[in-house]
Amino acid sequence: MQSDKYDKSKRFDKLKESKKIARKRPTINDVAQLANVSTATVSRCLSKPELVRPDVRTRVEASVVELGYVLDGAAKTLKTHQSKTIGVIVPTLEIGGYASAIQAFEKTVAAEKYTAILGVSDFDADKELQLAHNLAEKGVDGIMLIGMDSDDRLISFLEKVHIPHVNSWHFRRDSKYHWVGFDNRAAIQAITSYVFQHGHRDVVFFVGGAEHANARTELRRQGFMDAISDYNLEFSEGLIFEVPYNSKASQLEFHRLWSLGNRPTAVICANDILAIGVLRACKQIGLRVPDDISVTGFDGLDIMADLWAPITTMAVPAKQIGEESGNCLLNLLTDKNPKTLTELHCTLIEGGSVKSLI
Amino acid sequence: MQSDKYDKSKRFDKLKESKKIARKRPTINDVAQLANVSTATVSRCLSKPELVRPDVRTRVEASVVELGYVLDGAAKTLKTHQSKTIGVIVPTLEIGGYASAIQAFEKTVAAEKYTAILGVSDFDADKELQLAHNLAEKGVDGIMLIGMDSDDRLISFLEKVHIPHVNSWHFRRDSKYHWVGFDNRAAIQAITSYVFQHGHRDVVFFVGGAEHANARTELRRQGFMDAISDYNLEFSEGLIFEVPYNSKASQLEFHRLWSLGNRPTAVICANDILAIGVLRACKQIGLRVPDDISVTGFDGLDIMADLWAPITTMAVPAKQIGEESGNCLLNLLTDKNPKTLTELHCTLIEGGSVKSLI
DNA sequence: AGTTTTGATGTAATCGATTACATTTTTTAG
DNA sequence: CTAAAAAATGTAATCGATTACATCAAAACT
Repeated sequence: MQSDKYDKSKRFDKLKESKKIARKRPTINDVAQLANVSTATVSRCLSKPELVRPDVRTRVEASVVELGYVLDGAAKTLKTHQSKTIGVIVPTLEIGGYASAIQAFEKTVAAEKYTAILGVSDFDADKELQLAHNLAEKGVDGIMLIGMDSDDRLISFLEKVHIPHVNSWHFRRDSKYHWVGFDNRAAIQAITSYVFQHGHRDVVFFVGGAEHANARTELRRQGFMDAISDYNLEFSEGLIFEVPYNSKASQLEFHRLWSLGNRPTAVICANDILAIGVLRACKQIGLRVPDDISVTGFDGLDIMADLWAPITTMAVPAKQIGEESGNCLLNLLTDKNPKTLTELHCTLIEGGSVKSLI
Repeated sequence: MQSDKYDKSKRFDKLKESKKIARKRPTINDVAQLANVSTATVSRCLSKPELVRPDVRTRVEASVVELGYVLDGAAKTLKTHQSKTIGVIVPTLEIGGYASAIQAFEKTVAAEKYTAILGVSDFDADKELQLAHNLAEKGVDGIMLIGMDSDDRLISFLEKVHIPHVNSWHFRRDSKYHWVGFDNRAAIQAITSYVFQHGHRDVVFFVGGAEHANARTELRRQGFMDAISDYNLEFSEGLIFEVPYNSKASQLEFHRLWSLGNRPTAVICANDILAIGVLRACKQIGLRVPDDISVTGFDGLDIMADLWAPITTMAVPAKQIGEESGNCLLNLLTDKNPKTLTELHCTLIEGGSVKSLI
């Protein structure tokens, strides 16, 4: 094996030199030397202090402080194959619910000394895949996926590299993977039924997605149709309006619809942002809510109660999702076997924006 | 140096064994073997592909795909002392502006292949310090601090371990560190003056903080006082109400104030959340806005225009802060010398919630 | 053809921790 | 007081990349 064709002497000289010159952060060796113990003892002081004699421990700790020693996580990770790090992939932080979920997630895993690494996918499946690859290189111990029904490529990649993951926000019943969330379809069905119960029959459905349609959008459409068929009403594609996820877009869409003579008695929106846009259009047109038209949202933003017409909406358990996803992943990481499906529930918040026609 | 007191043979046996058993991810060695090149060549293919002959490169790339090789970032970081990772410390994600700033920041640094590591400090200086220590261990190349006027301990820690950082949101003029943000004091002064210009003289100031007062809160108080003295009005501590950062708290506070017979003509709020709470209280009391009382917010939430009384507010350049902080840090990391202070500006958004008394 | 230059590839030390096992020290038991 | 057991500490291989330098190959000059 050993080959003699290289002359190593020169390199050594150079290396020694640079060692003298470069100002580096102190290493475990420096601490060991100062405290007059071996590196093993220092390492133990840091990770399993109960294994080292109190007086030695004190000496080591003093050296750590004196040198301002900070452990090199890269070296530790390399040796232990554990980074104490969890990746979070989210479509956007601009959706308040996602931000809340992440915050709750971070808090949950931080309690077990895990750090969150953030990736924003912008609803782009390719970017999402790339983020996952990046996170894998960073050595994350697990990954949390929020609010997207992820690409199969992504899931199979995670399987291949053995990174445990949790899907969150909504869920799929028929999956072998771990999900934490609510039943999107049922929740939309519920709020739609609520509108029907109030006697509305001429309703339209605004759903975000146009640009980045995904399974979630699809589930929402289905929830709407479920309610329609529950009430034996007639469904037509024309009742569904796909709108980009922002209030301006839904505002314009409602104007367009209204100007074409489409005059529903109620507008059901698949999220609060769209509802806000509709509300703006109503104000401009001069429609009173709910007297002239009923409007519902979905997400449960606090703010919905403070609009010029308080809007009935469905509160999504964002914080819970974050916590439960965190717990689920923590269990996965300690080989406990968490439930495959953690179902959480939405709550209808009546704002009074649905007029009773009966 | 070499000591003979250890018998190494047993250990080797054990190690070889475990190697056979353990299912590991493929390493650069495996790729090298399969492609029939040295590890050096594989490494070059991955980081400087132009240095390797196309045919070899193709062979290596094929091996990478075949084995499903994922580079071990920990090993790379250990050797290169670069993690391509940036820490972000934020008090909370529940404040929409912070989330926007982080998102913009992430996008900016991601373009240069940096990944963001998130830490939520909950307005707690100790937790913040601990987060910084954690991030240092993780080996972040830089740190972005949002929305807090950070502890001196934090800053000196970062100096000691040589981690470049950017402070953001508001700024301090007299600092040798890097700041990206707006002039908090001046912005509050501006919106307060706006209210005075409309003839109001009997105003109160709601400022968030009570629980976690910091320099930022202090600057806002000062901005308010600046405007007062500009208009030669008389200042009293009783004009300032410190309220926890949530709408419920400010709602209650306004009720309390009103019931005590304090009847200002305008309420200036240091953030939109507080303004929303005040608005709720007004509605409950039966006060019309702005006819009976004027209210202003601060932050520029889109939603302020859709409340039952559209609120005048000051838009904060959150996205810009994220982008510019990102650029600043990127420059810092490449030894370019960015400006110490990047001043951004707020924009007054007139919602009509300030009645003209003249 | 021989020499120099340029380009591509290989060798193996190195980064800074952890940890199995060896060794030494201390405690406990007899 | 000694032997055995338990506790504390030390040694040095190891994790998986990178990269300085050496070497070899091919192209560009004389």
